[in-house]
Amino acid sequence: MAGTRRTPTQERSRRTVERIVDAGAAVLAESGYHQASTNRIAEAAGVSPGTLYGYFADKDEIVAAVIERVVDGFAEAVAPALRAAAGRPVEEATRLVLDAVLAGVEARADLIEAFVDRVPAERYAPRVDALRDRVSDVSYHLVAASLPSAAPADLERSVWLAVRTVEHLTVRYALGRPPIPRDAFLDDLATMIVGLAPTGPPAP
Amino acid sequence: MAGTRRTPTQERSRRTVERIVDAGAAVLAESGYHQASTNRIAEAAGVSPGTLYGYFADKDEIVAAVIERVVDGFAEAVAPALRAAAGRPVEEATRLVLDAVLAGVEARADLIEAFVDRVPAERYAPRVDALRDRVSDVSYHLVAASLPSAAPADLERSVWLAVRTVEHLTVRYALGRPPIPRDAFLDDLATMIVGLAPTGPPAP
Amino acid sequence: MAGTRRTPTQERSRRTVERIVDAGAAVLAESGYHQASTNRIAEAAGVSPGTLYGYFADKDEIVAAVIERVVDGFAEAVAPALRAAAGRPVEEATRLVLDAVLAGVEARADLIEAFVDRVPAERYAPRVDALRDRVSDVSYHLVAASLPSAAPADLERSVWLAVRTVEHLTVRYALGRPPIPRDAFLDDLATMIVGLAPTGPPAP
Amino acid sequence: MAGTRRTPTQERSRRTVERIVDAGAAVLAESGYHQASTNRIAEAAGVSPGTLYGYFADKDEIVAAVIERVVDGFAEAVAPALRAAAGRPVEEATRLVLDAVLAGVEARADLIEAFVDRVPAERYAPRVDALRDRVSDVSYHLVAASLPSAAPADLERSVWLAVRTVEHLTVRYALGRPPIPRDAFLDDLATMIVGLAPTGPPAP
DNA sequence: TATGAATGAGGATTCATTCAT
DNA sequence: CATGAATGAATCCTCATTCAT
Repeated sequence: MAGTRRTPTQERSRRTVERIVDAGAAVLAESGYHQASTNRIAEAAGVSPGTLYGYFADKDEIVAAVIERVVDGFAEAVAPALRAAAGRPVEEATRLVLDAVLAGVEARADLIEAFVDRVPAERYAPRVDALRDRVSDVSYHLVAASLPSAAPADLERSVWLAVRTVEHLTVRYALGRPPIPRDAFLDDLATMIVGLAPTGPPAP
Repeated sequence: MAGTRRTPTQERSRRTVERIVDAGAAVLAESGYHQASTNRIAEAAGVSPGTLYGYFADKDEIVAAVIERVVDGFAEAVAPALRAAAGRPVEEATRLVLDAVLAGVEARADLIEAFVDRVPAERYAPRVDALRDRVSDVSYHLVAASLPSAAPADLERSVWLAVRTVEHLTVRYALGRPPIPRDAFLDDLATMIVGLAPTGPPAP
Repeated sequence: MAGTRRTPTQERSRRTVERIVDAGAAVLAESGYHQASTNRIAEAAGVSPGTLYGYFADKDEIVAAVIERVVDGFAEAVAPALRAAAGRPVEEATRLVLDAVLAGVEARADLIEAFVDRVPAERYAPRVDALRDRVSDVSYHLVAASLPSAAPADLERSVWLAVRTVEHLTVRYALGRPPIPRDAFLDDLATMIVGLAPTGPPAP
Repeated sequence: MAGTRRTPTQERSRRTVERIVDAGAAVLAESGYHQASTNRIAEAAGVSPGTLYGYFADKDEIVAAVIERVVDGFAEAVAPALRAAAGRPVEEATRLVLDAVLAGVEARADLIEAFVDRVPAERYAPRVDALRDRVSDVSYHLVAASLPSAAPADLERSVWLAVRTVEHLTVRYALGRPPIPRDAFLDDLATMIVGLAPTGPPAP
């Protein structure tokens, strides 16, 4: 990505980059941003410090690669549920997606915990913001489609609240392991989200 | 006691500590955890590095003092609303408290932003956890009083979700300044929270 | 000089700065700019690397302090001769000053050699340029006083040539130690310089 | 020989070396000795670092090749004037040569500036010393021929002063671009040089 | 021969902390 | 108690050079 850095063309270098990002993730997870020195990452990757700088311009670029991988993996994991939800009734669709979201978070709990608790947000916020924006856009269109008469401002507000709520609660549920059954958690979360729809619940 | 001139030494010490914590807050807010060196804090406080170590064992103790102050200030700011809410109908009480919570966050937005975005959570989580626990306890008892028939597990779950949701959304609303009117935000948030209350009889 | 650096106020720190500049000069003289690492300078000064950065913002500031000292010492050494030359006949005055200049260079031959041969000029040129400008100004006024009818452009040209010639030849004579008697060298140099004085009326 | 197609390998090598030296000159000129890393030179030459080390033992050998080229080019450029000057009257010959010298310097101003200002002299002094020695030898014989009665020591002294003066002033004139007309500069320089001749100017 | 990935010692610099005054 | 000079381990990063392919 950066200027004069090597772009992995050979098979060997691709594996090296892989090892560095793996090592970056591991060291970040166990030591936090500050203790994760480039030398330690290099050592964990089994390469020399110089090699590391052949592929990444600086420490933050390694961190960026790790978060990139987490975010991309999460997005991929949730995509099928988003497609499956299309056309389903709101409650069912919501539940389906929330399930996938929570599963996607749980699958990356270690790294997410490392970032959330041990890396200053400014280091990775841009990447997470980008994902959140994408998710918000999709959500907006989904909701707008099923509530054509709602005012845009109301829709935006609902989406803002829903996206933030889901993001935070799934992460905290996955990391905090509170004594709450998974299903009950998802049910309640779905209820909260559905209840946010601008016009309120349909009359009985 | 007022008017008498005494304990000059202790009084002076108190002011010195005050200045150091002020400086710590300022430097933390503008530079983040890592760039906030003890030397810079000392300089901003107008004391020598040595003096700083006369009052605090290490850098993290200064950070702890700052977060302590934020948390205590917040708790004090919210307390009156909590007392005023007692005995009111649920919706009104909720709205009252949420208003105070958001105001409490907004009043400390600068420092909260500094911590949330620029300080690794591990540095301040214990103190925030303690406050959250207190708030959760109070909330549990409030809800339990108005829903005597609800199962404890359902209550705990609702409280967990409600507290986390309020915490996160008020902070993000205050920091992110989204284009959402304050009242609409609080209305929606109140609806979410109230909607969480367990309704049916305890599951068999 | 630089921002947050310590300004030596106590006697102790003044001595420390002195030791660092001494060490900088010594290491520079024996190893050149590139091999003169800050750690080596610190070691030679008998202080820790950190101490060095308490007084100098970076390596170049140390180099600047060394050249500053060389230049200031030289200027001081030549000043008396400049004053003594005032009012003397041109030949005598020239010879007097040239003698002092060569002596000033010889007294600092080691350091001058280090800079000229082992430090890239960009590191110290500004300081030397400033001195040369001062010398050129003084020279211009001296010559203008004794040749009131000369055209300014001619005077400037002569001064430019003379100053550059004296600078270079005295340095190379002092450093190269060619088999030329000191007096003969100075006589010839004086002849060259005096011969440069514009003679005829200003060009039409 | 021209027109035949052969020695393909050696021809390719020659071009590769050429490209490396070109690149070395360019990188040296724009970055100075220290910043001119072998990797950057290799990249600028369009070859791999490994290839570079197939032709040059180390970085300094590349620098040497660049200065060699500068010096050789200069010597070639001045040679015709030296031949043309033979047999001419001293003043005319001097002026002729000085003109060629200045032109030779001006034609290489960029690289000369790079070396003079950004490369420690120890890296290239030997090669320049060799040229200066050659020029001094030639000068000695020229002067000795026209002043057969002069003492060798006097001749040597004059040549030492003249060569150094011409070298320095032409370089500084070419690099510094002072507001001095080229002709006036050369006239004055010629006067200085001619005036150095051991017996003084011929009686009128 | 050419490649380019890899090396690793070494450099400049920072900063939490100590301690003589 | 306060000072501020001093510390030195640790950090990020560079670059001349090597070597398997």
